[in-house]
Amino acid sequence: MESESQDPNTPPNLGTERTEPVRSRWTPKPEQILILESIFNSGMVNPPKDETVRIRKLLEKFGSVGDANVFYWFQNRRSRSRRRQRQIQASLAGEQQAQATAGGGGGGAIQYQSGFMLNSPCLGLSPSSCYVGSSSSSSSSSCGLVENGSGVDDLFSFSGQMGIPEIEQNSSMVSILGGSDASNLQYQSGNCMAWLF
Amino acid sequence: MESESQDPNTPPNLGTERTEPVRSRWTPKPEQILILESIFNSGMVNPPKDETVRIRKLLEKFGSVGDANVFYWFQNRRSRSRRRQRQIQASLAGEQQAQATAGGGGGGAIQYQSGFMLNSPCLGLSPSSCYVGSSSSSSSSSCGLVENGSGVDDLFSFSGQMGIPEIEQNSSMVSILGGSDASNLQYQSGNCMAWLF
DNA sequence: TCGATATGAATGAACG
DNA sequence: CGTTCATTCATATCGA
Repeated sequence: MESESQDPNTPPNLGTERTEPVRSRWTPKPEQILILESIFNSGMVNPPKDETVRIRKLLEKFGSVGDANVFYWFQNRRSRSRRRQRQIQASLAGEQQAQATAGGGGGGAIQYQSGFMLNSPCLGLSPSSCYVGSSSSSSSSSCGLVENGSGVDDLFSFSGQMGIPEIEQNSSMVSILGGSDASNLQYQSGNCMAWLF
Repeated sequence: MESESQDPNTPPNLGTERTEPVRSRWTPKPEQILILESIFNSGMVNPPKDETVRIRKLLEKFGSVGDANVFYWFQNRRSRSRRRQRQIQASLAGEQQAQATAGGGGGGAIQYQSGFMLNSPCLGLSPSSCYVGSSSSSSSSSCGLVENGSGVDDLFSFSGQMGIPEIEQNSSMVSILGGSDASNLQYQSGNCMAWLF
């Protein structure tokens, strides 16, 4: 009987410490999500392969991640953004059902694939103090990123300041990251993307 | 304008829907997948139209399927295979970056389009017991196919035993499917292709 | 523990 | 043939 499995007893990591033994699916770290969101909101909603690799390299500074993960992330983000939009449009349209389907907002698939620059109005915050406290409570970050249980809106406050053909709805932004709030992520200050490059 | 679906508005029929809830897209049955996989791994990665029809006829024994479905399946399979190859190559290459870029592994597009024969080392299993339990828990199979929640490797263990110019990597096969995937498909035994003809 | 939601991953279908 | 969209599956997280 081949009783030498790789792990007879299921690894019930009851401890709240989970370094890297997860074989399931990639769970992007808060910092990684931030980066991805920033890039996405920067207008690059569909990065070419070259950029994907570059992004992956960036994300790898915070945890294992493959090109496929990045690829899927953008794919899903695009798809779901669109779906949400259509849902909302259909919702508010109701029985109107006139209006050309998504006149100028639907097919807006403009993407600037020429190297994203996050050092621009990064997150709509003043580029001054980059809190480098490197709080060990997080994972392995070393920048002004702290985990908190509130203030997600701060994170997405920039959504209306970018010149991106993204959601014109200034509301329901939070729902993108997880409905109510859940996402424990708060941005501290400054253009935290500088240290990435 | 992509508004020419056979059913634009989502079918809101819920509740008294039995038999086949009119799936929007073709969902190949496990048996069908096996057949297709076998054909593909037999070397016919790009069947001509004639063969496509023949394959479709075979698959129809297990469920509705059109020629287009078969056509798309092979197309996607090829594309995906290649993409995976590149990914792996790039992955293990890492900082090696020597070696002629995809020297002889890239352009191997050999295909034997002259009538596939699945009665060969079908799946690298001994042609003896064809489990015909016809477990009603599955869909509508009548061969040795059972659905399980483990042992995907068993299904793909043949990858190295075929004389096919497919992945030469005898390792990291699992990663091809998606790391520690969860595809619930397990092959039981025997060359189950005999009854097809 | 179970159900609902969010989201990573996979894949059929189609575009260019 | 490569890339992209749309749909679906699988799993992680949250709430009752």
